This record gives sequence, C-alpha cells and structure tokens, in this order.
Amino acid sequence: MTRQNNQTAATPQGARKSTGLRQVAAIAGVSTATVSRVLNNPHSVSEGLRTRVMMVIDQLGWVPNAAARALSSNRTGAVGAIFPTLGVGDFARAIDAMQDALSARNYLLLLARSRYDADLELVQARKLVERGVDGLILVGRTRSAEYEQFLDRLSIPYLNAFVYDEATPAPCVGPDNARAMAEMVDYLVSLGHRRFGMIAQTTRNNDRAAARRDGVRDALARYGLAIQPQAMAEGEWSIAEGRKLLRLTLEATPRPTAIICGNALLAIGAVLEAAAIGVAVPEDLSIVGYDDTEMMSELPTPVTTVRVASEQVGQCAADLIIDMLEGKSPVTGARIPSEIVVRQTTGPVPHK
Amino acid sequence: MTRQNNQTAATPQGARKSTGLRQVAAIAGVSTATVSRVLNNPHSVSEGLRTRVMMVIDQLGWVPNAAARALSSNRTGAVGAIFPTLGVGDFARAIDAMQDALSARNYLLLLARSRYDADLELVQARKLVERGVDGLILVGRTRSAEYEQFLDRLSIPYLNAFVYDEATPAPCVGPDNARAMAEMVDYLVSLGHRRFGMIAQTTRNNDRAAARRDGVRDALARYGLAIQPQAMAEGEWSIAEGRKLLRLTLEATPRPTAIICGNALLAIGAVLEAAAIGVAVPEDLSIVGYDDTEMMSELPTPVTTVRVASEQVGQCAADLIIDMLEGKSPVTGARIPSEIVVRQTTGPVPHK
DNA sequence: TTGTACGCGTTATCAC
DNA sequence: GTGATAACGCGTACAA
Repeated sequence: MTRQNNQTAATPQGARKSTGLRQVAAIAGVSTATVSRVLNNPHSVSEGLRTRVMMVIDQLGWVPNAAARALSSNRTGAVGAIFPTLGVGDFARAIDAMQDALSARNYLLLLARSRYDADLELVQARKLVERGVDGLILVGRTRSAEYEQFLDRLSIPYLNAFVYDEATPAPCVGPDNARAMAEMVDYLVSLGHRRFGMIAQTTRNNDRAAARRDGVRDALARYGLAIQPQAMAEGEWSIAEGRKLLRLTLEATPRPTAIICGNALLAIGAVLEAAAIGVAVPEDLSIVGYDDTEMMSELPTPVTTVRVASEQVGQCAADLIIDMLEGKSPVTGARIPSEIVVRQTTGPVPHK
Repeated sequence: MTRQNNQTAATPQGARKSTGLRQVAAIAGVSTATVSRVLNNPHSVSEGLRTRVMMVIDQLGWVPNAAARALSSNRTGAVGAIFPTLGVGDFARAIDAMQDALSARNYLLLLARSRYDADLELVQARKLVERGVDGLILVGRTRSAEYEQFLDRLSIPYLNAFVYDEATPAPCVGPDNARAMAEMVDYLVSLGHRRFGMIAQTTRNNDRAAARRDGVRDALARYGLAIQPQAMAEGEWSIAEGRKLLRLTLEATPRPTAIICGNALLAIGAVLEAAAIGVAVPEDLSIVGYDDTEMMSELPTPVTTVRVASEQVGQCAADLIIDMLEGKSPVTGARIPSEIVVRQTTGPVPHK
C-alpha cells in the first residue's frame, strides 16, 4: 500500500490523514480512546461528549474498520457455519433464521458449504478459522479423527446442529432424528402396517440420515419387524431419485405396504411415481416423508411427514453460540421438537 | 485483550511470544519479510529458503491472521453478495456456483439477504463494506437515490447480477428477462393464443420481475394484443399463491387461453390448481413458468418454462468481480443466455 | 535475493 | 470520566 513516510508533509488542509477514528477524535476535540468508548461502551462516556462525538461520526460518515478492530480486540464478531448444502428446504430455512438471530445481536454469518464431503468440510472449517470467526456452527456430530483433533485444539467454541445427543463434547441443537422416525413407525404400525420399505438418504457423511434409518430399524425391531433387504434403498436428494427408488422397493416380495422416505425430495418423487405407475396412495400403499416443505402439502395427494422446526434450529444455534462466545452461564444444548403431520398419503394397511 | 508490556520478560523458552509470522521467521532463521514473501510472492524467494520456511510453517501449523493481513494490505480477499432470498431455486444455484468460483480464486463469499426490502439491502451493503469486502455482487439494477449515492462514493467495485443492460454504471451479469419473456410470448402466439393472463411476481423492489412483466406486455403489444386487467395478477413466490392467482385470472371474461407465470413456484401452483379444479392442461389452458427447477419437469404434467443458466450467472459474476478487483482489462458485463423448454403444459389454442 | 523498520486503524491499560 | 500510548500481526518501501 502507499505509505506516508513524511509525517510532517503539508496536506492541503494542514491536517494529517483522511481516514479514521483519529480524525473523528481530532475534530470532536477528544482523545481516540473516547471515540472508541462511545462506540463500544457508550455508558462510560459523559452524555455531552457522547453526543458531540456521535455528531462528528455521522457527519463524517465514518465507519470503523473491522480488520483493525479485530486485530486489536482479538474478536471479529463473525460466526462461521458449514452446511452440507444451502438450497435444500430445512437448511435454507435454518440459515435464514440463523442470519436474523445473529444480525440481531450484531454478529455476521460466514457461510460455507461442504457438499457432504468430509474433507472439504475440514478445509472450509480451516478457512473460516483463518478468517477469524469467533465461533463455529456445524451440522451433525460425527467426524474424522483429524477433524475432531482440529476442533479440540481450537480456542473458539463450536456446536453441532440438526442432531441431538447429550453426550457430545460440544452442545447439540436439533431434533432427535431417530426418535422422530420411531414415532412415525409407531403411527404406521398402529395403522396395521407390517411390511415396510425405506428410501433413505445416503448415509455417507451424514449422521442425520443414518440416525433416521436406524431409528426406523430399531423401532421396527421393537415390534419384531424388519425391512427386507430388497425394500431398503439409499439415494441422493432428488425427486428423480425418489421415483427410481420407489420402483425398486416395490419389487420386493412380498411388497411393502408402507414406504418411509428419508427426506422431502425423495418423498415427493415417491408419491409422484406411485401416481405415475398406478399404485393407489394410500389405498394400496402408504408413503411418508421427512421434513415439511411447502410442496409436501401442495401435491395432489398431500404427504404425511415429520415436521421439524428448522427455523428454531437456526435461531437456537445462533443464540447458543453467541452465549458461548460471551461466556453466558453453563450453556447446554437444546432438543428441538418434531411432530408428525398426518396428511393423505397414509392409511390403513390394505386387506388382501 | 491481555497485553505484554514487558518486552524482555523471560518466557519459559526464553523466546518472546507464541503466535505469528515472527516466530516462524525466528525458527527458520530468516526475516519476517521473507516469511511474508513466501506466502504472498513465492517466486521472489530462493528455493532453499522457501522450502525451509514452508516446513517450519506447517510444522508449527501456523495460520496467518486475516485481520492483520487485511489491515496491512488494505484488502480482505472477501467478496460480498446481497440476495433477496437464499432458498429459492435460481438464487440457490447461483450462490453455489459463485462460492465455488470465488473459492477457486482464493476469495471468500460473504452472503447477506435483503428479503426484497430496499432499506434492508442498503443496511446490509453498509455492513458488508464495514467488514471490508473487496467487492460487491448485487441483484438487480434499480435502487433508491440514497443507495445509488452510497455505491458511487464507494471505492470498491460492484456489479448487478440477474439482469442485463449495457447502459448501467456498473457491469451486469444476467439474462435479459424481458427478451426471454418476449420469446415465450412469440411461442404462445405461434400456437394460436390471443387471450393471455399473467401471474407475475410482485414487482416491488424487484426489477427482474418488472422486466418480465413488461417483456410480456411489450411483446403482446407488438401483436396488437394486451392482457385485460382482471387477468393480470401479482403475488409472492409460493405455490399457494400460484393456486390462488390462477383461480383469479381464470375469472376474467373472456377467459384467457394461456397463463404466463413469473416464477417457478407460481407456475407449479398454477398447474396444480388447474388439475385440482378440473381445467385440462394444455387442452383447455396453456401454462408457462420462468426458471427451470427440478419440480418443473417432475410434475404430473411437466411444465413449459424459461431456463436460465443460473449457475453461469453465479460463476460469471464471481469471475467478473475478481477481474475488476485485480484490475484486469476493461471489464464488461455478460448477457447470460436463456432458452424456452417446451414440455406438456402448452398446446394449441382450444377451438371453441 | 534478503533484511530492517515502519505503519495499517483500532482497542485497552494505565495514570490522571 | 478522560487522555496518552503501547500493542495487535502482518505487508512492504527501502536499504543492503
């Protein structure tokens, strides 16, 4: 950058330089310390000076320099978050809520995306830390040893969102994925279903998906039931995938009478495909999803699904991380409630 | 923060402090300047020193402090972007692409959201600038005088995404919304349609929506056609809204034979509602949308729509802003192509 | 090619 | 309550 080596160089105005708190102080006739206090701890400054300084500040349109502030205070006022993907229903809603909550408490959100790739996630975490985020919001709770170690050595707090478990080193904020699915199983069993199929989201690098799958398995086991291998499919999150996997699971013999889907897009695909191939829902087949996006209630046959208050996940995560940052009382995680929304894709098991 | 006023204080190791480039330099037996150069301009350092320094760096696991770097170099390596909303199809895809492109060139994306609120957008812009972003990616090109003035005084570059116009102060990267809609009108007219309805996205604080609406109007005018007031509806971006507004436009007499929707969700709602109320598509009514999300092709009746390469918008915007930052050749905007994807919601005008 | 030394714009400590 | 002033950790003219 351009340097100003001659301190006594005569600037047109005779003054010294343009930018900064220093100039505000000069014009207001106070010290730089006072200007700083007016911004960061207004009550420690007498009202007279405070208003005087404030006037100069917005007369000059001065904006404090975040980098200098960060360097000096060793805090950036930024929180990092790493999501597998940004554009998917529940995450998108959570991100919105997170941003609002952070913004309300004067923090900035730095958003990164891992694409469900464990290595990339570590890279992103490093980048965020390098940028000086004060805290980190992560999704899920299982990670590689290297990643775990990185987090351990970190001097900043972090939390796990979208999962809930009390026994993790860092607090969790999210629904109990397994329990939500177990409740869904209870409901379906109460309708008389005994033969189940599942279209799960790929469980690789995704402990929420794994928890949902295991939740289904364990709940079924409690009834002495199990999903036969051919009726168990895994796929990505797309409608097309849901269609394909529905056909697959329906090939199992005997055919399942209920299909449980691991996310909204898979469920939408399954429901659309059932209609397309002439399988009557819910008369011949019940289908349920996970996550309640607008589409779930607007499809020709509205879909029974698990509703998680994602906005609440986002907001709680934001508030919690700030509490940790600001050293609030013993911070503990939060289990975000989920509920089953019964619509028209579920019904009693077919007779024959 | 904790200060270290006694420079000669004997640390256990006899050395001075923990953090930093300084320590790397000491251990590697070089000057701080050399360490800095190894990072920022490797070729100006002899290979021997370079490797030696590199070894020390990753042996210590040292990570340069972004704030200090920013303060000293007056650049942060961060680009800000303000989107109306993050979770909607085309924006979500563009954001993903933007992040990848920026990341590839070692920049970070700071994302903000304006909720289609002009005041909030200015607030967010200020925040981003305060954070020291090197450049700004904005959506659309029309803004308040105050906002305009703010941008003028800014010493960092910015661009307008998702619109295209050659005559703006800052470059544009996006589709020609009006032209895309005009092409759609041409297509529908060629099918024989003469009575049109439109379900537009609210045009308040949204010049893309306005351009699409005007594009339709102007194109129709060239055929001597116009949309009657009762067949012209405006709404938010939701499926429910699309359903409601379809019913509204169909009440116009004589009833339109083709409905043009301003975005994907509105189109999905319109198509679903038509099916729900027993209006045959495309036999009795043609419906088209804008933006090609997965749902558009997966609905029971796949929807004819305008496809814009949003990923390309994101990527070009990212590359362009970096070019501006790094002072590349006379930077100019880019018109991103759009195309009409004909599916099954459009057909010849009904006879009667 | 390499080293020295200063300054980037704040915050925070200390004395008043 | 207010003012001096020393860091914060790095980049970079300039000298060597």
